[in-house]
Amino acid sequence: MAKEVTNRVDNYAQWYNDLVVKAGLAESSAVRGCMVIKPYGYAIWEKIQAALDKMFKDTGHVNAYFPLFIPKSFLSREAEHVEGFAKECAVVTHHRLMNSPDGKGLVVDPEAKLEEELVVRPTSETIIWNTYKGWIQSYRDLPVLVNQWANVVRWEMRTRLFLRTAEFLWQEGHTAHATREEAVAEAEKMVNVYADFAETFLALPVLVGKKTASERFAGAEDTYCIEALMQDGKALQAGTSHFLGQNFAKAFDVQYVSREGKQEYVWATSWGVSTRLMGALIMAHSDNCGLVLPPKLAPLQAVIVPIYKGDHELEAISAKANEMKRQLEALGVTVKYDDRDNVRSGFKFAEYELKGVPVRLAIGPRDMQNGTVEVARRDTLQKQLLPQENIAAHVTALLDEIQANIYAKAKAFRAENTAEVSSYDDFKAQIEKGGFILAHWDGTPETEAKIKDETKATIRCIPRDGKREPGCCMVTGKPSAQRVVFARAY
RNA sequence: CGGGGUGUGGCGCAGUUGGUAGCGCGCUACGUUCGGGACGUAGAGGCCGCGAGUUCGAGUCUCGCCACUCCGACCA
Repeated sequence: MAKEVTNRVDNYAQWYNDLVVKAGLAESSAVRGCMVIKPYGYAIWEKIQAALDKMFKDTGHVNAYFPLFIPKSFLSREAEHVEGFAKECAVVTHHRLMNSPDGKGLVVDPEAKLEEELVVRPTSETIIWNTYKGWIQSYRDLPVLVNQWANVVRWEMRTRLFLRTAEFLWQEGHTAHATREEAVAEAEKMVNVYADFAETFLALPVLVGKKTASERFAGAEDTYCIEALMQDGKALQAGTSHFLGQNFAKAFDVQYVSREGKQEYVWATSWGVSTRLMGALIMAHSDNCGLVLPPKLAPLQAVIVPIYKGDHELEAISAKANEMKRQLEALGVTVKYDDRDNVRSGFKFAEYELKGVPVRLAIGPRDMQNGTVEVARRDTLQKQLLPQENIAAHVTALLDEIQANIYAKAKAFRAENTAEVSSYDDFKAQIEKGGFILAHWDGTPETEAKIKDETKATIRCIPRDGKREPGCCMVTGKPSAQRVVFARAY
């Protein structure tokens, strides 16, 4: 039943977009490139937020909030940073409108021009480091471990629901440390948090690694990332963590007095994941029937559907269903009893499959007679008749099993779609099949650019866990210390 | 920003050589149904994306614009 998505979809992007809309997650808005996240989509995002937020707190971080607007001059303080973001900034130039002189609508009041334009944050390093200058004087003030949940705007030319929108929701952590070692450790710690989150909650296996210089965050010394593989064979960068060195500390003159009484520049990190994770979730697990949500992030983990004719039957079934609902809730399962009478059970089945609800329980007259309940799992679409006793315990176990199975399935898919190649010809053939390719690269941006040019493949990361196996660059034949991961990416 | 597609009740679509708008789903009411997207009967619901133009007359023809979507370039 649940065929691989790629087996039946000619145009994966179109399929993805339709699914996002049909499942009620999001839709495009009247504003170019922007997205409306609908209640069901937002409910999933809230689950993601809650899980991440707890992980941040558990690693010593606190939340704060910084302004949406950044004075233009701030952005230009760090040279690489401004170069990376200048092309995609929305800029506020005026603070007032007036009635149009020709009587038609409103125009910008030329008298209300701002002395300094304000950039709508594409990321908050600059405004935050300008603020940190006032917070940090002594080594006793360090480390600063702050996260913010916010929206940012990047004026992209081409947008896709969740994967790339002009405005998106994310969290961005910005930390300040006394030493290089501590900051590097923080950046590594947070990429590990992301990897842990992706695997545990999203059921998404990820590669952890470092970006090459050309893929690095603008202003970073090192960018760590998690990379996931989608069902169409394309890679998706699901989160990044940056070691920023002293670049921003120097740009915003953030120094502290060390234990030894010396003035030192602070060391920085920043790290973020966005609503793009929603895209990853959808593209990694969905099948022909719709979404497949990992139980840990499903706003609704189980649904009970009655099958009945007439009020008398419904009454008895409802009593039993509500009892099951209470038992499930007592075990911490989010469950809904759907006794709507304007749609039939078959319709409900299809609807909850589209929405990715992990477990469905159906009770009809036969079950009432036999003391059974039909249990259907979304990941495999298998159905099973089980006794009503102990059903709650069974469901909680099943939810765990589904979570594990979705992960295992995604991991198997990744394994099937990861290849090692040695020659550039093999690489060119392999890249057409999609998936990750492990190959040797000479470490130069020139070779990297040539490969991208000729094959549209980019180096997703230099894998952290890759074996140290020396070889020769597939393009130039120069020596290489380890294989790097290539793919076509979103 | 280039190239394609689409834009008509809430949703999905049809609409012929130009003649004053229709179908399916959904919605409302009543009835019959109910173990995988039910059926009957009766209703309600339209600035035909926006703006000009041609014409006695435009959903239909012409020009311009806009939006969404797909494919490129840019990027998370």
